[in-house]
Amino acid sequence: MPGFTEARAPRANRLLAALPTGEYKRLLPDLEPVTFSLGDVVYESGGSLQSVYFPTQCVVSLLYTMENGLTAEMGLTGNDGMVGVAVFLGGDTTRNRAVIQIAGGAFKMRAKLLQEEFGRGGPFQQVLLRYTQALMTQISQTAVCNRLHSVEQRLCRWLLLSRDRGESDELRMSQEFIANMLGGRRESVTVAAGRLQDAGLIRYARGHITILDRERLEARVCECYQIVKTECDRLFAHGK
Amino acid sequence: MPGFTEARAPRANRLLAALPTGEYKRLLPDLEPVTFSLGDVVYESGGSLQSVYFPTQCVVSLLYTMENGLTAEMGLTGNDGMVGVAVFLGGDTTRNRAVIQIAGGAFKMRAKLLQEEFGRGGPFQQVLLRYTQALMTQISQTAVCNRLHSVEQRLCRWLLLSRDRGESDELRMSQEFIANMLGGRRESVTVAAGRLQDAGLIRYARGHITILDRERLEARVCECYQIVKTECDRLFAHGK
DNA sequence: TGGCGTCTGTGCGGTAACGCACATAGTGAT
DNA sequence: ATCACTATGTGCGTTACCGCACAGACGCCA
Repeated sequence: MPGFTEARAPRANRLLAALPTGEYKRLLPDLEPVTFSLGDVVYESGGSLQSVYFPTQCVVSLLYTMENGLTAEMGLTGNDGMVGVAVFLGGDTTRNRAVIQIAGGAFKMRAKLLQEEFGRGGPFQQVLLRYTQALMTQISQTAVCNRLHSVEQRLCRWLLLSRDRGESDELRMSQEFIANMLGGRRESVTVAAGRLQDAGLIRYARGHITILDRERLEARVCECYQIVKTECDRLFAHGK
Repeated sequence: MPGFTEARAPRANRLLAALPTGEYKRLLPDLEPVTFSLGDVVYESGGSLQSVYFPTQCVVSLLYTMENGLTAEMGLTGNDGMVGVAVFLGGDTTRNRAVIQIAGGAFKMRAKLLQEEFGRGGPFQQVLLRYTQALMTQISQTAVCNRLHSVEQRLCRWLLLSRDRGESDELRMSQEFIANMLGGRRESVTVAAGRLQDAGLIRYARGHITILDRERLEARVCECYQIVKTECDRLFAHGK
């Protein structure tokens, strides 16, 4: 438990932060700090989950790869969640991949231990279950959004979600990468991003995107963003 | 516990069927048989959940309604699941509506009781958690499918999923209704269904759809169908 | 300084799905 | 039999997005 810097302390993760001090202290020895780089694969589709992760700085994309290689994202986790819910849901594995979208730190916990802790049924279990519902809400909204909204709207949503989780106005990722997340073409992203840039909402260059005007971005996004956000807030607030 | 007919017995629900006899017997007095009609709303978006339901014959759609009135389905539950996971996840409510898609029976349980039972941490909890993961898989796949596959493919998927859950080759629903589920236009469904009918895979007339050739339907569907199906089977098999 | 790889801009033809409008056909009530 | 209603069929112009092709632009390394 020696000198974590502020941002690297386990408590920077909202799930861990929501725990009573007693519970937290019990978990602490089992939390191992790790650092992820952009593009790291946290786990593969179908791979057995040995550990779960509580991000403090990094942001993780949950995505699916089709047989023909096309990909689409279904959810996003940052310091507001954890990676590996399948461990306590009992499935041991899932059909999706988890990929680092923004580099940074996280805390690792052995799957076995998490299962034991979950089995105690206390506040930790409650927090994990609440997060599960938040994640489901996010995935559901992605499903609907994918069907009913334009590339530009989805791009706005995605930028805002990433910004919230990364807690930085600057994102490091190419348009190609974003296209894979949105399940569209790179060129479509180029055009949509171009419009946002022309309007002065963002600026980008060779893999660097800066959000210049968050408010007007929110004005242009579809309702899906707010729904996910307020639902997450609700589920967290409730837990306290 | 008096004379339920075969199909109407609680055990016709796979979740309840997966329980050891002791557990099952304890729950039995709290299971109240109910019957739903086509179009019944099991719960509204944001409404507080007083009860959960274990379908035995009926099929329930989980869907979302946008501000502009457009709708899209994210998941489907029949005798392989339950309606109201938010109760044990701790959110008390969700952002989606649950609507009866195929009329029939179900067993109702008070939310409070379910929470208590879940809190015991036994096999019932395990079954519910496993189902939660199955549902998440389904919703995830819907998200991806919505983005990457055509109306016709999605229609095939939806027909097969409904058929599996309703356990009947005849479905009672208009093309308008299906369009709302798929998040598309009625006319698009008309055209796609017309092609399937011409090919001899289905037959339909004024709200009645009959699946004539299940095999060739499976040949035409996107991979999403099999993925959801095998993942559900895996999660159930594991539980035994 | 030059070259190479990655990232971005743009245009063009094709297709899937949309929105709308209207025609047709069963169905059930009177 | 008639009428009203709901379900289905179909066509047409428009839009969003795709697939492809290629051109520039920047960044890094030799």
